Amino acid sequence: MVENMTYNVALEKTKHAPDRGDHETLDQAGKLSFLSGHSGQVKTDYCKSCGAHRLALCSGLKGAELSQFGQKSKHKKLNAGQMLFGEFDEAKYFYTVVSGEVRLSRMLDDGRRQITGFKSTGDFIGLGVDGHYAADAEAIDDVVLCLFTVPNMNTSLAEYTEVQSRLMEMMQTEVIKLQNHMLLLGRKTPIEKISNFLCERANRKFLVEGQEDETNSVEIRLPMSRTDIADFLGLTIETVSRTITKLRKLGIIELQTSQNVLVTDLYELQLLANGDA
Amino acid sequence: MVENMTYNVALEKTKHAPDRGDHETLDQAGKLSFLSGHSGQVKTDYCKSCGAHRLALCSGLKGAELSQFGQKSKHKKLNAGQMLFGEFDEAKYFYTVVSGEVRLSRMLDDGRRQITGFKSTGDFIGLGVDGHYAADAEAIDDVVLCLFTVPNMNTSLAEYTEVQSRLMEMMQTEVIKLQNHMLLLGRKTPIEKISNFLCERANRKFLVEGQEDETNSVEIRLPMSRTDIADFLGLTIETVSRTITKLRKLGIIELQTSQNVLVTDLYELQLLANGDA
DNA sequence: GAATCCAATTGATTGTGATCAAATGGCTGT
DNA sequence: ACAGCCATTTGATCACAATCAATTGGATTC
Repeated sequence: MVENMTYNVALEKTKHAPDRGDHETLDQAGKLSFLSGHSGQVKTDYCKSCGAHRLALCSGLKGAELSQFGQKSKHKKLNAGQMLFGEFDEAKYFYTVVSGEVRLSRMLDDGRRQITGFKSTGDFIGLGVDGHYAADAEAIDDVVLCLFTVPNMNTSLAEYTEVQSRLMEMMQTEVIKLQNHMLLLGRKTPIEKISNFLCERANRKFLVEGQEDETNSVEIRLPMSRTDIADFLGLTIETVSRTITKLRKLGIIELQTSQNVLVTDLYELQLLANGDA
Repeated sequence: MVENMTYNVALEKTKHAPDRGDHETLDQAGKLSFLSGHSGQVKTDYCKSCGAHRLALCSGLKGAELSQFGQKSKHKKLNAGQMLFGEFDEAKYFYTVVSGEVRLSRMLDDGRRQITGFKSTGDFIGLGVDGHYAADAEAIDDVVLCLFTVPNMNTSLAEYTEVQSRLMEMMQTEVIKLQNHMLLLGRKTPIEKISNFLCERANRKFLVEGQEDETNSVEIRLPMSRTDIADFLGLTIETVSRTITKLRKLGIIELQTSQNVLVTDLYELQLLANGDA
């Protein structure tokens, strides 16, 4: 699916070159003990027990078709902070997040940064133009990825229409999520931005873990730094911190640690997020 | 391609209901004099002379295949200011812009608005979730659209792999354009935003009309209002106006009319756009 | 050509979030 | 337990874009 495109990619970026995780071996699918429990010549159906399957590209496949599709996949582990790829790198692989969280970001030459998304379980990573990625991708915490080479992905897309339409659907959802975030960046106040961010984290948790009805309180984990949150919301760390404090003093959230937020009034938080308050 | 999705669409929006252009007839393809020159039972190959073809969804098709593909399309005309569809409207059609320009926007309940894109010749319109559009779409100037029903689009996508892969490619480009714009909204200064906007308009013009080499000056048309520009860039009209004045006083642009800008130093404008200056 | 209307521009002031700076808190390792 | 380190929070000040307000300009109508 990553095909020939014409789009102006401006300039090569050199900058600091952090740990790119290139030393990480691309373990053959089925050989990772934490996924399959055993190894061998015959590929195990690790896809069947994959925690990301329900949310991922492959969600439309099951049984024999799923394991056949999975044959061409490999896995990769990243430690917190490791870089998966950089903007302008050759787009060789197409990834799906199995566990952990990855941040995608674009930078200006003077260091200003915009995080364009946090990718977690089930999300895909690897869009680009002209055979090159269009953003930096870095692990926020320890991450496990399922990956295909781009050529393999392309043939699989042609072969499995369910995967193709699921990718289409996911890209469509992605576009709308980005438009949503543009509204946030361009027009929302800091308190609306932070509230919106926390609500999204809550919704994501409900999507993954299931939501109890009538819940007005949720526990949210924020594995990323305040700097990451600031660069995602178009704020400074100080404003992020102050705004979180404000929400705390309003009795809407409680901070257990700086990484663990307990939302005590989700309803009110949603009102704030949408600027209705 | 617009299939079943799960995505939280918040609330119904009522608001002001402007002219939705519903009285406009959906002329059968080939019957519009401005496109085909004559009408009749036999469909004319208006696709072959379509100005959008090179840039559009159908760019991969030619000859008999193209005209067969075009059979299921219809055309629609909108006058400046008319609404094509509203957020949350049922997503019945998938559009391609033939001529003119459409703005896509999302609104907050208190009237704050973010324009998520200006769509012109060749661009597609009509993404949504759960069978509903996710943005308002309004004509900026007089617009001609080529449209398919969503079911027809889906069958055509399955039938014509070139169209399918082209749509994929276009959606991919769209995602990256949106990410780019997020960087602008979150991290760029007013002068960078305006410069960036003007550069994009220039690039678009080059893409459509072809670029003479070594050109350092371009004439750009801005059919949208200052309010639209402000809502696209996350600024106020006053700041848009002042910033344009600043660029004028820097000798980088000249205003022929408020809608017609002559860029006299495209190179410098590009530097400003990227924050390199 | 004058009057009307609306968009765009320019001017004056304010307020909010950025910036600069210091303090606190939570880890790590010894 | 303490030092050292870094992330986060809190504090003080500032600057820039938003706001409020007035003027200009261009198009349309009579």
